[in-house]
Amino acid sequence: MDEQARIMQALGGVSLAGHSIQGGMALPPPHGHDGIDDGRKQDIGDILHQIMTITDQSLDEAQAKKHGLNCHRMKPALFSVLCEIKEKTGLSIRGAQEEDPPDPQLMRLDNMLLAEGVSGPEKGGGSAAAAAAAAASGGASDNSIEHSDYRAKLTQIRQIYHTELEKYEQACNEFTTHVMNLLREQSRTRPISPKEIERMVGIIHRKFSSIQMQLKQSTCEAVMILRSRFLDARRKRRNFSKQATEILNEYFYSHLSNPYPSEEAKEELAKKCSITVSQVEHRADSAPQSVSNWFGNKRIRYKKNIGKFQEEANLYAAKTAVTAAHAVAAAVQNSQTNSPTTPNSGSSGSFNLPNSGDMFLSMQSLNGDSYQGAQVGANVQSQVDTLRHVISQTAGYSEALGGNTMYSPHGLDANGGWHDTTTPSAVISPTEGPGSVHSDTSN
DNA sequence: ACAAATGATTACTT
DNA sequence: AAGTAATCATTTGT
Repeated sequence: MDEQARIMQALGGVSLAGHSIQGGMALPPPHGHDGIDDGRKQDIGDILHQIMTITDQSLDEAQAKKHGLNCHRMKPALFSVLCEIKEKTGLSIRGAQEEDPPDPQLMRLDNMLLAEGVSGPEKGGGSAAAAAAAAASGGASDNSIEHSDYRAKLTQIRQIYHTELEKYEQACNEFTTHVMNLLREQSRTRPISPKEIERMVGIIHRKFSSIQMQLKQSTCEAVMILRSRFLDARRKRRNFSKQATEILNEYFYSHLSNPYPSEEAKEELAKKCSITVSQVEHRADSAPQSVSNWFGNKRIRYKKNIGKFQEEANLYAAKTAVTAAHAVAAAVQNSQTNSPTTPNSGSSGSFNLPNSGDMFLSMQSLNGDSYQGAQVGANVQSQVDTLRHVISQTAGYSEALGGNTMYSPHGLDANGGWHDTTTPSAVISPTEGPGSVHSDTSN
């Protein structure tokens, strides 16, 4: 703590410069009055001399002399003279002071420390806090490992900050009382107004708060560094769990004609995924964001190389085919009830795609049954996608329905469902053909 | 160790 | 503002 020592010294200097007995306000030469006899003059001169040299002497000596002076018969007179002089000069001293501009820099630092939870209320201790955090985040063990690492470091910083701050506070108080004692002591020899003491205390506090500011600043820096590093760490991606990708893929392939989940749908998907998974990040909005990323990536990658995703598409189509079939069947049987079986059945269906009508027709013809009600149709739309896909694999149906045209489930693009793949069917159709048919779709 | 897969980010477009 | 396309950085599978 060199700094501290330095400041102390500086303060000492201030106090001496401003108030010491040998300062500028020492008694003016007592020429003014001629009526005073020489003996007295001599006396006063002697006293002054003693006062002047008091600081040059050892403490004991000084103490003795001070005592002597205090008991001197001239003391009250001298004191009153000092008071008088002081009163005259007092105004000029008082002029340049008492402004308290709330340092914007300091305020900024304070705000930040508060925001980062460094200077705020202590939230439990170390591991307990981490445990609480883990529990609060719903058992998301994955990310709270990193998170608790961050928190641990933050607590460390906070601890250091607080201990240092306390140290400074203590030192400040100690020094203040010391100075005040000194002043009180001196007030027996010279007049010291309460205002002055106040001012002195103010000066001391200001000096110390500037030290505190340094502390705050470096703490802020540390937090910032920690923060940036944490952010970097957060950049590390963690793969979604199997379940999550299942859910997302299911949605994707059952909405192949329009794989653009609405915000609500995204949130729902995010919820579904993030519940099972602990993947979601800590930011509240990151889960839907991740879903958006996923769909963005999926779309582009699917489009880019549909061939690679065939198998997957088949898989998921087959997977949902059963439920879809059931749903359709249900829908057919009681045309009024809409089945909320599928995840997509969010409120905002909004498939106004021009091609969906076509699909409808094919579905109807396929099923052989007829059902009315656009309502049902809307709800079943997703299954239509799925079924269509399934159908496309069944050679018989495929042909029956017009084969190639139907075959590109991706052929939705032809209608502009979602962007056009350049020569979609040309590449895909002949490649695999109905050769590999997943027999799951037997019905 | 390598390449493929994959989630996130960025720049640009609409 | 949301999407696409390219790219980055990491994870995963071999």
